Amino acid sequence: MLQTSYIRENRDRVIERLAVRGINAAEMIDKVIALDEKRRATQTELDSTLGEANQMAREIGDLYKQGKAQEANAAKEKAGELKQKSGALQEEMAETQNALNELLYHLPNLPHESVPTGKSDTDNEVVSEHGSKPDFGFEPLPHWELVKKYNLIDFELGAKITGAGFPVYIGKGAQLQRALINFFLNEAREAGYTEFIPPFVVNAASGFGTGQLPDKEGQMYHMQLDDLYMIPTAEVPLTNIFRDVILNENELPQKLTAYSPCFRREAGSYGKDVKGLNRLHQFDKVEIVQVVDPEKSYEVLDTMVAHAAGLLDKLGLHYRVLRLCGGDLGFTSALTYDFEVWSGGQDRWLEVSSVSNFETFQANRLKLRYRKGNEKPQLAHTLNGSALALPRIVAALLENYQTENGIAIPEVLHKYTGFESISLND
RNA sequence: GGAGAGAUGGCAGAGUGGUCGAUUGCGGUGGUCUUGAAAACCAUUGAGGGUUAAACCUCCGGGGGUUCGAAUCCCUCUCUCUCCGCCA
Repeated sequence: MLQTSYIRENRDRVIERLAVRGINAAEMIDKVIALDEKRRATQTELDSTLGEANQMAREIGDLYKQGKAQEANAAKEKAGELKQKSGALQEEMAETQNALNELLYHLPNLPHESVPTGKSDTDNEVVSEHGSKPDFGFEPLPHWELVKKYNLIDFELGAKITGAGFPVYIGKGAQLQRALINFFLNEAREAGYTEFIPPFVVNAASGFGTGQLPDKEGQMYHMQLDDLYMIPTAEVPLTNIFRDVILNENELPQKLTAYSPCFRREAGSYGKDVKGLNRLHQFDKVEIVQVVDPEKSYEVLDTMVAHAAGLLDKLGLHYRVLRLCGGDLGFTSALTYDFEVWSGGQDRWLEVSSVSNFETFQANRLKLRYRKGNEKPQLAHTLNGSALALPRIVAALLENYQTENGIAIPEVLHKYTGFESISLND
């Protein structure tokens, strides 16, 4: 959530930045400023009315003590009037505040200076490309055929048990999954992140804190009986650890990591992109999160990008890094780098990681602050990234490491899998 | 699921209608003393809004109510603890 004080003082810049997302926000911003002004004026009036009422109440107390009941009763009448007035003002305040919040909740974060203007993913900027496309010397299979051939994942079985998008991992397919999770977690730990196992279900306040609510309500599974949401990413419980927290300067940076299954309704998705592991309702992911000093957040973003890149390097995958354009940038993000791996069996790029700096956008909703020396607490910056999301990594590994009668496992995973290849004889 | 108790400032813990934003202790910060440190002593120490600065306003788990006035009374929700039942 953007800060009203910032909007008030930087009207033109806010409008100009939001234009990078393709949003013409001038009208909305002016409305915000007007409502904010009204809110503050009402607040001032309410404050002085309450002040008078408090004063009056004290005087009545004194009068009673002095035994002047008659005068006290007269004063009570006037106090009643003040009460009525403050009640009306309070109502007006609440209305104004609600109207203001409604607007603020739907304003996305301001894109960073380096974010390219653009409408869709075709306008994203390719920052770098690493490795090269595999040369098979035969016709490579897409992963959904490989997993069938080697009995690694059963999509139909998952559909029977639950529904489409809930695959069942079997044998070496399941082991590979677990190996990747351990590999990613260990790498994160070595990079200084503390491992957590958070709840995989969160309340509405947490969904709101990281910005999934109210903007993306329809994308989360909602358990109505208990009013809880299944997490779409570990970012939600991890970042909400810091909701309503004031950290000391020396407690920064906070570096956390967690594995979690992720649940997404993916309402509105269809077509060939959803085939196999490309898009699922339940998938596994290791997430890294940092809470940092605002002055260092872009430096930190670079280190997180380097971390994700290092994982892909070690897995020997061909990948590229993209800087998302304004139109493709997530609601809460100021700057996002996406990682895409090459899928040799599908002949296309697959997104496997997204690393973002949210600046104060989440912190403002979370009331996540830190204190520098004796200064007033100020909002911290939050960042997070996938390191990494499993299904598309698995898809790329299977496809790119396939041979005519088996699949090789990258060496770095051997100690985690306990096997070095997958073949028909397994 | 049943019965009961509780939720107060970083922590512990007073406070049952009238200067209570809140006694006190611990912790933190600054100072005195000391060669230095400890101890002792003194001062200071929640958040948000507001103001040039003050004044002033809001917040004692969340929400609502009673009252001129509520941390204190009432209703409700959430959470914690104890006992019983059930169960991994």
